[in-house]
Amino acid sequence: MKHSLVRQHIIETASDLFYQKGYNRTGINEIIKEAGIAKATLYNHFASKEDICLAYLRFRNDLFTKNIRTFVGNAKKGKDQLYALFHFLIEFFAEKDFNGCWCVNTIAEIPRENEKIRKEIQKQKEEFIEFIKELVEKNCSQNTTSENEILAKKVYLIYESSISESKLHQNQWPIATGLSLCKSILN
Amino acid sequence: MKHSLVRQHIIETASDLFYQKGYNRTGINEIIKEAGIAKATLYNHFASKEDICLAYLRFRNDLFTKNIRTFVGNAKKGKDQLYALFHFLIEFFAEKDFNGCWCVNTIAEIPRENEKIRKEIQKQKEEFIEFIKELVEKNCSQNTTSENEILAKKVYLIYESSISESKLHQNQWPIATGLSLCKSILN
DNA sequence: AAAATTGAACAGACAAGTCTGTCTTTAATT
DNA sequence: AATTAAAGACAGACTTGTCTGTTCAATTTT
Repeated sequence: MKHSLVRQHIIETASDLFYQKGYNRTGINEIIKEAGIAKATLYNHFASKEDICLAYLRFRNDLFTKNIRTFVGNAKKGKDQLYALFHFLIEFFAEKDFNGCWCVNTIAEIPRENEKIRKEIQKQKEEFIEFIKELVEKNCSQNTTSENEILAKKVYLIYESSISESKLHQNQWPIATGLSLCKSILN
Repeated sequence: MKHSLVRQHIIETASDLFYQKGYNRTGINEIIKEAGIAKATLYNHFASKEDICLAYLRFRNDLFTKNIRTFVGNAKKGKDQLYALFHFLIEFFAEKDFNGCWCVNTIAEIPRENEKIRKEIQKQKEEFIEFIKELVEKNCSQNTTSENEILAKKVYLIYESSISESKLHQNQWPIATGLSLCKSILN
């Protein structure tokens, strides 16, 4: 297998395990066993478990970003594009391996002083807010940039809550309620 | 030290550590060292680490429930009592050891199949929704019970988001935005 | 020929939980 | 009041097993 493919294979294997079991409860030995590679090979590609964690976060985020942009892009222009965020979430929730937000899960597991991982997570969330802001501007722009920013942050808060709470309660009512809440503020 | 006092001392010590460092990253040895007790003493009071985790969740929840009820009770009657939830959060956020919601943090750390802990967390959250519902009924009741229920869940979602996201971004903007969002739906 | 991968052994820290035997405090009995 | 008994707390060694990360000689791939 080509060098870069091995690397990608490790990332995808570790991503599944980290997302399903959590970061701390997934051991390096489990990753290499599942990936079918030697430990030395893994450490030839990554300097540490933490580096695999970063790759995991980026991999999931890239996939998520791609998918949600496509999904939202297929929705009717106008407020529906914002509502589509929640319809996307309903599909995500229905997947059998749904386990909430990887960022929130990971940040609960790492030491507070781990800036590297925390900064990565914060960056991803800021990008997501930026994406929502673009949707707001395109589909239901307010008077000022600042108002758009605030509205985007509100939608973001609702979205985050929907994903976290649907995981916690193991029920999709938080997504439906989130959508309803979102609709009520887009007037 | 009296039996029940030792038990309480263990719970409080473990609670601090679990909340600050996380459940998996806190070892039994650290708990006994910090509490200044013998390991056999700890296992004389608790059958397992998991049992200490349950006690931790209940301890934090009891304290939280007591404090937020007092705080909200001191607010002016009417919608202010709902807004007080967020003012309470601002004070909570300002504490130097603020680390988000213990339920959300813990649920990210335990195996999915751990029903005991998951059920406890779900129960706590349901009780919290019930509390918000009572506030809604008393202070800005809608036409029907069902509408009160829905409104309570919306406020709950906003609250949860505010606490989680203020931790993630290490900034209080999510609480301010959450309050603003809350105000906009209470009309 | 150079680079990558392999398995396996290894180090050393740390995990949860058990166990032995001693000390101290309190309460019941004589 | 003196003796005895029981309970709980004590230290800490110990078991069993996991963890991340390293090293190395042999083999395979490019």
